[in-house]
Amino acid sequence: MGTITKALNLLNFFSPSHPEIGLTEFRTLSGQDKATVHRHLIELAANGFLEQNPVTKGYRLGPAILRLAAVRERLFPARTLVAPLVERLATDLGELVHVSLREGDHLSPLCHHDALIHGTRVYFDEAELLPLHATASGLAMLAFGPDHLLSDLLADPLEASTRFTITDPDDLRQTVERVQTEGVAFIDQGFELHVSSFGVPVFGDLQEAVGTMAVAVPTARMTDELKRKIPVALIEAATEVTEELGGTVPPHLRRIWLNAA
Amino acid sequence: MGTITKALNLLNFFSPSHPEIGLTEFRTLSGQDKATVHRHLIELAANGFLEQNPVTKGYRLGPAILRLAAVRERLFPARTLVAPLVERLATDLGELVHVSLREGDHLSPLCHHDALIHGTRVYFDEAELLPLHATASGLAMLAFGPDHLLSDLLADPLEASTRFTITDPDDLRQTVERVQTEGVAFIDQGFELHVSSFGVPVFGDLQEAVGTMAVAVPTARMTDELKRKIPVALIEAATEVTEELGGTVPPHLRRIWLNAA
DNA sequence: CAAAAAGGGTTCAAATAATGAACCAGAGGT
DNA sequence: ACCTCTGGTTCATTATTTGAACCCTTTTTG
Repeated sequence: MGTITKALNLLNFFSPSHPEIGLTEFRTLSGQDKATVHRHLIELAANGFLEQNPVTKGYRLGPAILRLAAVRERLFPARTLVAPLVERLATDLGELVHVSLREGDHLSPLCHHDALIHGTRVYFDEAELLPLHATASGLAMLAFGPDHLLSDLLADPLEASTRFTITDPDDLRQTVERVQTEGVAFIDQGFELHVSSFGVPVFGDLQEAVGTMAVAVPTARMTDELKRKIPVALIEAATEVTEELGGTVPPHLRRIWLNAA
Repeated sequence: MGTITKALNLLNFFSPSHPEIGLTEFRTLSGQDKATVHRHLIELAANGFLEQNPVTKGYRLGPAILRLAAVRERLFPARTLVAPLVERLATDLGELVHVSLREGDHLSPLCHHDALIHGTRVYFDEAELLPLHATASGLAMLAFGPDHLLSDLLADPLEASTRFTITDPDDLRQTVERVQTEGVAFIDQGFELHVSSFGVPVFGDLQEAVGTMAVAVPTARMTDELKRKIPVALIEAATEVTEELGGTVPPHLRRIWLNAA
């Protein structure tokens, strides 16, 4: 692992529930030497990616990130374009919907919306990276994204998030194949207990899935009716998202989706 | 300069007008060896800070930046809080208003708004870092920010953006002192030709300016009336911004500002 | 249409920059 | 007064970064 990766990984320890982190805590989180971590923090701060609270000496994410995010959004206004579609689907279904983009061998949430009409609801953290083998989104990405994802993933043992997570390589391979023929991924409590979800791919400029759209429902609330309604609505919405992103759904998947509707 | 800084600097070459950059172009922009740049790009991409266009082989900003920006915004929703105030002031004055945060020895735009009611208008690029000695915002930051900024800045020769940029160290020192006593910075065409601007500091948790608020006007349109109106309105708005950010205006500056109004 | 240029990407010895055990300093706490 | 927990620094050792030269493919051009 190179120096750059080590430093950038430090940024990933931040989350809404953990917005400020001190030197010692970084050391334990990252498992690296204090001096190393400190120098990395200093350098990240010098570049505006972090800033230090002068009182507590803790570090928090800095303004450079906002500046770059503005550039990215202007170039490729994914969030702005996609948010309304996510909101509409969430409202129609009354459930949590999210769109995520692939970031290496994980999925990175782009935006989400929860209709908030039910008492129980799914907790969703936009700061958390989603694993490919444990989520419906991930399966959709494995099925329709770059081919190397699956083989790369199987190079190391699969980590279990819950006792329902697929950890057997052959099992995963078969599941991905089924998603490829069915066009929609479904997982029951693979990532979080008591949460079931459906996922489908969304496509960019060409042929390859760049992200996913998914619906997550508390398992207790999942009915046969929802199991019929969600895939249909999801396919329709994902097609729109793909169009908004200037992409095209590959013909063979389009045919599968037409049959499903 | 450490490896991390070199890599992160690569990200700064992106701008709305320059959203995708190839390996060779990065090499000339950064002045570093091609192999070095390439390895840095690969590593940034592996962490989601960049992504590669598979067709053109060019690199663009990646989804990790959006994810982190979401965390930062949730922790410290500066943009969300400040945007309405910027918009109101811009509408009231009919001119371009922006709020920027300090990022090392530069200012990083947080948000801006242009009333767009005039034919001529100031071009403002949220992706561009603002120098401290050439902009009204920068002078406000030098005057009310951390003390070391000015001395650090004077360690190297001052770069001229236009023929009006202050480049003489003594001149700069005097100008900063004047800003400290007057409470408002004014610069005529110091950064862009035909643009004049006023700038004031905004404060965070303690005593020290964390950012600035500024109004930029095409020099041709600058009247005596505007020169009276803008500082008053700016002071009022910046006070509100400071409050929104949970900060306080230092007492001595508050007194200066009261006299000005 | 062949040749050359230009862009992306890779290699490996040489050198520079990252590393980490030990150390310093201040703030609470007992 | 002592311990301890925090952030921060030092410097010899080590390992990672570096860059000239190279390869391959695409595009330009005489």
